[in-house]
Amino acid sequence: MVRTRFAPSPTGNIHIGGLRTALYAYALAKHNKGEFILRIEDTDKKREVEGATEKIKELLNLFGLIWDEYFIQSERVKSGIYKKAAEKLVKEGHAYYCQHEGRNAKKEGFSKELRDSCRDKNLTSGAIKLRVPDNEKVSFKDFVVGKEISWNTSDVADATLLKSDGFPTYHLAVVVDDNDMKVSHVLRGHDWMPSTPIHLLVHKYLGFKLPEIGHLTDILDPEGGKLSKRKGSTSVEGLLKEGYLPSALLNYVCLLGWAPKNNQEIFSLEEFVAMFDPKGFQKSNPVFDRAKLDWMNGEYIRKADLEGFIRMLKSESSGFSEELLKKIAPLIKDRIKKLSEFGNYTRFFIEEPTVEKKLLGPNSKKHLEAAKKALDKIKKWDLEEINEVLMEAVKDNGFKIGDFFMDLRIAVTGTRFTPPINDSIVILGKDTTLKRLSKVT
RNA sequence: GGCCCCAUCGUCUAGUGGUCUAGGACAUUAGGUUUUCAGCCUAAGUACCUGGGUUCGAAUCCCAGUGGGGUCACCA
Repeated sequence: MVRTRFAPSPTGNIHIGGLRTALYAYALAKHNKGEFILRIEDTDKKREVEGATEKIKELLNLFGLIWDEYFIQSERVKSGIYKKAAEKLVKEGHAYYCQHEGRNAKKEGFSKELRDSCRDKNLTSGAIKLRVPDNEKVSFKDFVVGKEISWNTSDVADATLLKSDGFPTYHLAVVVDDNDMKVSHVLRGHDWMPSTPIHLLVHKYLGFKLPEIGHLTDILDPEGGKLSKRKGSTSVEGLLKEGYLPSALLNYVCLLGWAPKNNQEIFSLEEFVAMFDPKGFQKSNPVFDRAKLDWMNGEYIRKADLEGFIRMLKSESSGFSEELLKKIAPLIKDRIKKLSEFGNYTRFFIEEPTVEKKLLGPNSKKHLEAAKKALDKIKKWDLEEINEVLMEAVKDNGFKIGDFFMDLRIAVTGTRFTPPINDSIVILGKDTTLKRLSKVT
């Protein structure tokens, strides 16, 4: 039985990389008809952020990454499961008590001469640290990287397993819990690679069966370096707010570090699960590319039906009546890439635009007078009539087609970027249109 | 700095010794769609990090260098 888990700590917003880890873990489980576990790793109460756990659950639900089992690590502490494991290690000589904090980092790097001074003191209280042996080889086969990775334990520092407050550190909790929850495949970020030898040793000393372990690539910022909150809005929530659709975002994230053999790019979560194959995992770090995300989001918007599109627009379109929205939606559905662009394209429908004269062309006066005259005589205000009458004006006056319509567009909307102008005028109505034209001429 | 990982167009990638004068997508550029922008259609340019091996033959295997990333807490 394939069982995977997503194990975030509730210390802030879910990151694009976190979403991807969850997605891959989910797909790995579900592709194999297995189970997906959500485990909240909240053993550091100092760093916990209020409401973060709820946010995580909300987002996973939104993306359709539904978990089969749910655990909160801190609630498991009182069962004594971690403490017992740590004490067992002490008793068997694989760990020791320690009463000071300290780092092992040195300019020259870690070496076994830097071993913790507590390790031979035989203390009986305090935190518990792993006693890493000297000059042994530890290794495992990474199922993402696809090869054996190994360390000499002389390069590995003693890590704290149980804190003096009785809470386990990640290194202990992850091993105990993965074993207890029968996790078959551990999928995590590449940043965990350096602490894997610790986990390998703890697994061995505790007599646990080692799960399959795989380390996902880090997602890189276009500027270089690991993607982080500091460098732009890469929290999932932030991206959603910017107007990316969950389906598009998830689809894009699939492709950051994984690809199918046939290079298919557009697919749903269900399709992804069906075709998922660990062989498609990438080994080198991908760069988070907004341009491609934008394109993909546009694809999903264009693919949506009109009703669905209108529903998506709900939060962007306050001030627009349902009726007006229904008329505008078809005009912008094919040209919008992010929902947040809605306002830029359509504000002029509900507000009088301020027209900057410098945007207008040199012949704008003639253009607009002619347009006004032509539109004024229309009886039946529909697209067909407007098209006909305006084209006539263009021909009769020998205007350049593009210049004429650009001036008309700017006079009526205040901007160069709008839905098709004649369609917009239909919606705007005769009175409003003429009024705006008069104001400019 | 020590340890670990990685290396195909600007970006995401296909490619697992010959079919590669290296394929697709995004982005870019040009043209078309007798009205902008977008969309759609067409076309173009752009890549196997470097140096050594192995082999009849290497983007594909090995080694070194270089470059990029990660990590070195009683945080996860």
